[in-house]
Amino acid sequence: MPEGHTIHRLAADHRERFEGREVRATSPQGKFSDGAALVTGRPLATAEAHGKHLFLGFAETGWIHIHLGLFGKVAFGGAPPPPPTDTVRLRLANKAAYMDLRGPTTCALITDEEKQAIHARLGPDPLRPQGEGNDPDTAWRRVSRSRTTIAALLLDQKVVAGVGNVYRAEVLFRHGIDPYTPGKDLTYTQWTAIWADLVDLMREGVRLNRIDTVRPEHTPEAMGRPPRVDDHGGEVYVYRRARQGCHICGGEIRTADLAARNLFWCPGCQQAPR
DNA sequence: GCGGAATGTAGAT
DNA sequence: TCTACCTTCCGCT
Repeated sequence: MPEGHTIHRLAADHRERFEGREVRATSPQGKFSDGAALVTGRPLATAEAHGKHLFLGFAETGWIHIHLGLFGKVAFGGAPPPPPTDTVRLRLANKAAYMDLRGPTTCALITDEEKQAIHARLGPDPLRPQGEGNDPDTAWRRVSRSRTTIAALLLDQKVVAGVGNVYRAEVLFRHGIDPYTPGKDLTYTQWTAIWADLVDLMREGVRLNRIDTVRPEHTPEAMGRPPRVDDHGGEVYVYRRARQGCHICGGEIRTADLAARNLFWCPGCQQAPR
């Protein structure tokens, strides 16, 4: 489930298990053998996230830059670790815990300068400390000048870092905004409300390690419907609910391709600006 | 066992 | 706009 909340959660999970303690690093799958050899035996200095990028810091050695892409997964476990399967790109282990990384788009050792370059090309992240350019106004400068649809802008990591296909669909539903609205037609009030909502939703996502977007008054219990959890693990309004009824208006949820991703929305609840 | 799809991105065209 | 890439899981034969 790799949207930004997952990566920030992973950074915290790495700090908790490995920070300040020496790790053994291996690459059973083989594509990161050289990098693993350089960090093994060193302590993890820190771990941080920006959007969907994870950075594991090792003093003197640099950073392991990890991007899970669409398929990547991280699994943690206690000692002793089981024999790794041959798809494990990176295993970190100490006396108490281990971590297995599979299927990432990126797992590479980078320098501090290379890390700075990645930060520079990413937009503000609702999960990073606010201020110093990490704020809704930085994103608004791009959004408010763009003829691109708000649905595409929300997935553009240069505009906002960390939002993925689920948060995009859900935040637009929660604000009643038609996904095809051009960025320049949004009001500043709408944008700051979207940002504030992303901060809340994604923080809750880090805490629970899943995406829940349904307000208390709209849960199945509150609406007198049978309880239900969506198959990606959380409770949502529109994501992957095409051709099902909208929780609020009962109309059909629609789906379409937008910038090669699946878009979901409720035409009844989400209106274009007048 | 095979084919398709999946919460993503970079690079070529 | 397209294609390639990384892995797992589910539904269909």
